[in-house]
Amino acid sequence: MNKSTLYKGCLEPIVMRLLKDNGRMYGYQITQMVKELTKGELQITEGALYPLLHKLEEQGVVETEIENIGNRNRKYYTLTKSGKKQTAVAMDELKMFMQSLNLIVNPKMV
Amino acid sequence: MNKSTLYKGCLEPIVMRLLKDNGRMYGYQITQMVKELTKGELQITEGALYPLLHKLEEQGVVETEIENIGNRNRKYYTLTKSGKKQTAVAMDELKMFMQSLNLIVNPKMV
DNA sequence: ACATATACATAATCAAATTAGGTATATGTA
DNA sequence: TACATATACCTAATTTGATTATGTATATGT
Repeated sequence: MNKSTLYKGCLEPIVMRLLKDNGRMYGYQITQMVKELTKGELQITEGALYPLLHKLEEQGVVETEIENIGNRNRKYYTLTKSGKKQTAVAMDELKMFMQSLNLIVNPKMV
Repeated sequence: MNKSTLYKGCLEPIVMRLLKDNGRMYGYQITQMVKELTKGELQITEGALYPLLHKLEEQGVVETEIENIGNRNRKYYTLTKSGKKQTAVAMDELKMFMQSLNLIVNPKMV
């Protein structure tokens, strides 16, 4: 079993959380920030991230603007108003999940 | 997004953890204990659990014995020696993953 | 008598990843 | 100059790990 299989289903709330904290981010930046924050422990693959971002855009969770920086394009993602509300819900769910995991893995501590 | 999609990939270490703590368990008991421990938050489905247990048996992580209790069969699962080692590794990985999630969701607390 | 709980199982389907490939520019270095 | 690495986007095929639905059968509570 490799490390990365664990986060299946968590990538979406992770991305939403980062967008909430940082306001405006582009894809590559998200991959780097996750790597940094987790000291290299979590590495999100581009094959997972980009399709997810596109889905979130389709669903109206995020909106995008493309910016040209040094002759290269960056696609910036921002949470929409509705996306912010959905993020709050997703965060509650993620935290509940993390608490549940804790109850199982560390049954002594309450 | 529903709650349960979050634990994709975590079910295996969860089951291994429970077997480590409780020594000998049968499938139905595992579903009930997860429900109890998490106050109903995490409910593992039988469609996920039984195939997983069969896979773990095939891989030599667990071994089984069937017991007849009140005219009904229970299939008890126990970690093998090798399974215990693998569980220790899986626990380390799960804990790292949980810490990583925490670093993202609660970036202020270290 | 009927619903609910216990106890196992599998098949079809869906969702969310991985893996592997592609394009293109910028930068550091041998 | 050539080459590796970093930046920055993307998609297609495949795999994995769930859900949903269904089936079998016994026990227990109302």
